[in-house]
Order: sequence, then structure tokens, then C-alpha cells
Amino acid sequence: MASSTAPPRAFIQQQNLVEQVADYLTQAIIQQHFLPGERLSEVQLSRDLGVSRAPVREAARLLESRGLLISKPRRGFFVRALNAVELEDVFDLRLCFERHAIESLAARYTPDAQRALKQQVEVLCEAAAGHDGTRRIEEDLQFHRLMLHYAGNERLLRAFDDLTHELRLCITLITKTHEAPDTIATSHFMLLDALDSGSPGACREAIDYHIGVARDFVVKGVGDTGEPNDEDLLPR
Amino acid sequence: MASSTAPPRAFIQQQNLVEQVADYLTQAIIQQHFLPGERLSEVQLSRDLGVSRAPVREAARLLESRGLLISKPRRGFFVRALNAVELEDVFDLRLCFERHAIESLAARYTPDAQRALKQQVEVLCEAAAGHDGTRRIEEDLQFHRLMLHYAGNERLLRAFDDLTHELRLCITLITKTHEAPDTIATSHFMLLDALDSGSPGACREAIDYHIGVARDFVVKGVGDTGEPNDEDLLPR
DNA sequence: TGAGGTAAAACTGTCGACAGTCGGCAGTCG
DNA sequence: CGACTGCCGACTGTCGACAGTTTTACCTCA
Repeated sequence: MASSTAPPRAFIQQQNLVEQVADYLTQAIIQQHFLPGERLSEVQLSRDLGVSRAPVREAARLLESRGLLISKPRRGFFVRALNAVELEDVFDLRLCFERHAIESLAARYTPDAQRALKQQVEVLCEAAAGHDGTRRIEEDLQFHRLMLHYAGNERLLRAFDDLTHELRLCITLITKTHEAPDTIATSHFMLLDALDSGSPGACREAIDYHIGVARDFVVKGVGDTGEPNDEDLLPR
Repeated sequence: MASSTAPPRAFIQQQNLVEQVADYLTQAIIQQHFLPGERLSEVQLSRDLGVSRAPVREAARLLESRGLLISKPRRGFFVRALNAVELEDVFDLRLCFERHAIESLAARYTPDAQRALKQQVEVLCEAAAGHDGTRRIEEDLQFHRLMLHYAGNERLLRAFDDLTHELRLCITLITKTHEAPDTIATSHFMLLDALDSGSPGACREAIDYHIGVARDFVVKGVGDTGEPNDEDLLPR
């Protein structure tokens, strides 16, 4: 196999309109430009974005599969509104994922993974010191994403990514609560310590505590603000 | 409210074309009408089904989100081909789900759930005695679906349903292997016994054994037939 | 003033069509 | 004889349009 010239595959491939619209919608929803429960008009969106309705529809279906939108037949797409129960389920599933991941990771904890996770915690601490709440959340999620990555199950990582999309639905609730930078650092270093110890029990205890704290923060936020909590459940 | 003529709403509501096409494609893929790796032509599908390309495209995107198809830009949709590693990941994730579910279920095991699960095992045993391999698989999956249902996390159940769609990709591998009806019955009664005992440790042990057996069956099947195992990974 | 019914407006579901792009094939050159 | 290049067909990505349905606004009547 001749290596010859190995052009670094400059994949400057133009994104699909569908992906562009999906990205736009995702950001707009996360930044609360569209409020939970709000209806999205296909025609208005296509007018605003200067595209036809086909890419908008396909992008909306993509976001529906990610749990950011729900579609009602003949009614259109609505921004997903998580009630308290659904939010509990999301955190319970996150606990499910991360318990499994940290256990797998502990059994195959390479210096590479250790280095990457430690570095990400430092990045996170730096972000926590600043005032950009959104960036703090993203760096936090990135740490957990790294954990799942090094756990070695690509399918698990994909499921986790889907779940975080839903988590971002109530991201404003989290960004509002200003957790102390010390607390964040400690909470994550505990995970690293547990991984270093290699003890499954310690890992599970650490991740249970970690997710529990995060859940309490968000659930408390929902309770304070009074969640949308509409009656309509998932269509399927 | 004039009842007057009652006949309207005879046939509930006609499914969307998108859903119909999605169901058709799902069945066609599961029944190996379309082989793994095969390319699906939008125009040909729309001709065959007598619909336009828009519903076909949206249905294909739906199946892509379920892991049954993968799309390559400017190339179209291809039937997902699971290689050995991806299959291992699927079973590992299934173990992740079911460990969590059985633990939750053990903590809230109602007579209602007990009755439903026991009845489903009987249905499964009946199916196992027959020669319809597909039905046996479906009843088996239905048992596990019930377990997750009574575990009380709707979001977890949805994630599991997504996963089973991928599992059905290699359903022929499972239907080929004729597990003895006794083995199937024993394997499931072990789960019921563990739940009855209420011990988390027993539950975990039982589910680990159960999923391990299923995985070995499928992985062996892949090894025997020589899986597609192409080089192209997930596009994203 | 409020309730009920009707008509218009807006929207979704679906369709056919056009342009740009990709893969394959033939022709050409070394 | 093998490799490269240009062309051709087929297909995807995207668009505008039409039909049926839902929502809304208005108008009438008690």
C-alpha cells in the first residue's frame, strides 16, 4: 500500500441544508428563543431561513428523534416541554449510563484516559471560575462524554448524546444556579480518585453522588420556577 | 353535540404515509428483503410504494435515527450492517439497561408486575414450543420490554425500544439458532425468582447470566456466518 | 354580553419538477 | 496492456404548488 502523498483529507464538505437548519433550531431552542410548548410553523421557519419547507421538515424530524421536538399529526411540531417526572427519568437514565460507563472504564483505565480526563477537569474548573454558565455546562458534559468515550462503547456514547440533547432543554435552569467552583472541582476530582482506586464500589458511589447532586440542582430549579407541566404526554 | 350519523371515524385515522413507509421498510429490512449494506433508491421505493419521494425520505430519516439505516451524503440510504464490535456494543448497552431496570423493578415489585411478567413468560414458553422463530424472539423481547415498563422509567423504555430495533437487524441469526424450550423457560424463571427474592445482587446476577447467554448465541451466529463486517463505520 | 355557528385564513401532508453531483463507462495516451 | 480523463446516466437535494384539515376571526342570535 503506497502511502505516497497523504493529503490530510480537507473535508470542507458543505453541510446539508437539513443539518444547518437542525443546528439553527437546536441552538434556538437551547437559548430559549423558542419556549417549551411553543409551536413551530414550517412556513414561517422556511421564510425566515430562506429555504424551502422540505429541509425544515426533515430537520424537525431529526430533532424529534433527539427529543427536542414532538410532532402532533396535522398540528405540526412543538418544542418539547419536560415535566418533573420526565426530568426525573432523564436523570435516572443518565445515572444508568454513567454507572455502566465508569464501571467499564475502571476495568480498562489507561494512562491516556486518565490524562485526558484530568485535563478536561482543569478546563472545567477554569470555565467554572468564569461567568459563562453555558460554557460551564458544556465543559461539564464534555467531561462525562469523555468518560463514556474511554469506556469503549460507541453505542452507549450515542445514547448518551441523545440524552444530553434533552438535558439541554432545561439548561437555563442549570445555568441560573451558580454552583460554587470549589464544589464542581471537588465533585469531579472525586470521580478521578475513584477511577484511580480501581474499585467498582467506589466508582459507583462516586457517580451516584455526582449525578444525585446534579439532579437535585435541576429538580429544585424546576420546582422553583414552576415547570410547564402540561398534560399532553409523549405522542407515542 | 349531535350524535346523528355515527359512521364517520370508521377506520380510526389513516396513518401518515411516513409511518406506513417506515413500517414497510422496517419489516422489509427485518425480513431480509433488503440485505445489510444494500442501497435503497428513493425513486424506486416511491415507485414501488406508489407515493412521492418526500414521505420516503422522511421515513428513511426516521429509520436512520433508529439505527436501521445509515445515510451517506449525496449517496443515499443504506441498510445498516452491524459488525462484530457494534454487536458487542449493542449487547453491552442492553445489559446496561436491564441491570438498571431490574434493580429499579426489584425495589418496587408490585403484584401487578409480578402477574404480568409471569403471564408473559408463559406466553413465551408457548411460543418457544412452536416453530415460529420470529414470534419466539418477539415474545422474548416483549418480556424484557415489560420488565422495563414496570421499572417505571418511560425514557429508559424508549431507549430500549430504539436498541431493539438494532437488535432485530440480526434477528435471522437468532431465529436460526434453535434454543431448547426448556432452556428459555429456565432462563426466564430465574429472572422471576430473583425478582421475588428482592435481592439486588441476585437480580444482577440473573440478568448478567441471561444477557450473556443471549449475546453468546448471537455472536456465535455472526462468527459462523461471517458477518458483513465492512470497513465503513457510523457516519457521525 | 356571551354562546354558537360559519367562513376565511393559515397550515400541514403530499406531489411533481429542476439543478447539481456522484459513479460508471468508454475513449485516449503513455 | 495499464492508467488517466472526459462524458453520460442516475440519483439526491431542494424547490414551488395543490388539496385537505385545523385554527381563528367574525357575525348572528338569544
